[in-house]
Amino acid sequence: MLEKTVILRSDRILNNLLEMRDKIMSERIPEGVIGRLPIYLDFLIELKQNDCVTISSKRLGELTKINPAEIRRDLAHFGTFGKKGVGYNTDDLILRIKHILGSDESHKIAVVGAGNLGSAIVGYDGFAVHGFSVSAIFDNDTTKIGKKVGKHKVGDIKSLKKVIKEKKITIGVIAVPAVEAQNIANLLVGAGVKIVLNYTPVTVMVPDTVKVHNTNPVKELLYTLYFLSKKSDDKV
Amino acid sequence: MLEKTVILRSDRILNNLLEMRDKIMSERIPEGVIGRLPIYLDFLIELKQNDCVTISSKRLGELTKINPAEIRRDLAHFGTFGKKGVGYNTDDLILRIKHILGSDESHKIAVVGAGNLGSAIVGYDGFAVHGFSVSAIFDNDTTKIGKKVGKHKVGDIKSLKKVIKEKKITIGVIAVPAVEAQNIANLLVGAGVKIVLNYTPVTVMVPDTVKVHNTNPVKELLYTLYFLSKKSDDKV
DNA sequence: TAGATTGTTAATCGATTAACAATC
DNA sequence: TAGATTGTTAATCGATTAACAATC
Repeated sequence: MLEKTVILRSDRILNNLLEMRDKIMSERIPEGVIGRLPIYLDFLIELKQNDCVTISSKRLGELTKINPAEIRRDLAHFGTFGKKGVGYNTDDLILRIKHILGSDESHKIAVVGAGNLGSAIVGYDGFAVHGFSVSAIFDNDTTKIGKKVGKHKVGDIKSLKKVIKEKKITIGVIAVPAVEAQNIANLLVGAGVKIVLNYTPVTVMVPDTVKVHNTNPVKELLYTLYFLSKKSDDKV
Repeated sequence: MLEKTVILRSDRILNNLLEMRDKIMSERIPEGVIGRLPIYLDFLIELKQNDCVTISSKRLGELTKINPAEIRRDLAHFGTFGKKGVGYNTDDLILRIKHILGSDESHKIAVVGAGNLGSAIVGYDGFAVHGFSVSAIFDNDTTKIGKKVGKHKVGDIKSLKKVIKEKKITIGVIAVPAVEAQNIANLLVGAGVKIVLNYTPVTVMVPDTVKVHNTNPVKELLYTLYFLSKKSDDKV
């Protein structure tokens, strides 16, 4: 009788654990959630700088213009981070979100193209807060190779693979003329980067093992344009 | 009896018309639709360059990786553009989408900041296809004012308002150091631009009458980062 | 006519929000 | 204890997709 109870109880516990694991493993986090985490993070970092120790979903909702219930639900996907009646610890929540996104580790960036765009990216000061750092810059123009851009000397593109492997660089940025974009993408993928950020107006293709982000100011501009014309229509 | 019939009939027609107008006026187009139109447009322009006269939703779906039914539904929000059994006329569809987005008219851009970033934007050749053209560039640095960037001389920022009004420029691009971003945004809004594209890492605020797009490579990078770590988790 | 493909309806799927018990 | 705020359930809302009659 005792034995049976024990078995049943351990069974139940095991079942619970399995169910929980299944839930976490199987649960597809909506993409929207992942898109909002960086938004929360940005405001949380600002709040921390203003010595704000705890933050409620209500207040964060006012700042981000996102529904408080949505914020709580978003966070609850990843665990229970808050205290009922109190809110979230700013510091803790920053660490949690960074961990979820993977930006608690540092990530090295290689920039390809030492022209205006490449130089601008090297000088961009928004990367550091989130653990990204530009660690190398390359060009194929012999008049540029060896010159300094920021604190890095421009390397010969022929050394790209070697340097990326040595420095364990995981992110490659394409800042070359559009016609070269796909070639550079292939080069970066061959060198082993995991993320490609393409700033040229052409779409580049990479294997499934690599994530590519084709930035495109024009698509955003077209999107914005629509709502602008809509706005004047509404007044009719 | 005749009279009554006539009245009833005209009533029905009127009712139909009113209903139709209400439907069009009240129908909120989902934001996702507007986001996809520029994607369709990009591929359509490429197809046109390859002398493709008609395109089916099936084929466009393969190219864009978007469900064909979704494409048809998206387009149907704005009218009936296709021919059953045939597909869409490439040329016609391009014009339709451009008209919906408002990119069938040309739009002038002013770039503020003649540093690396500003110069890169002036040199960006992805704008022209969609009717955008950089029409002025400004800086407050006397060593830069008067020098040429692309085909435009760098203007004194003091002349910004005058030039923007004269040239009827509707889009302002912020490419200055982050600390100046909000000031420049205010300046641009004061000069009457309708869209502000902010390339600094700080978020700028504008009145509701103006659309602002705070570009942020870091948010995109964080987003991509998440799916990268997910990917390796999946293999477990 | 037979085949293809649209525009649209109905069914499904997923994401957002309101509401509230739990609890700090 | 009273007030506040979480985590979560249930209800709502909206978007995607499958299916098909209409028709080129």
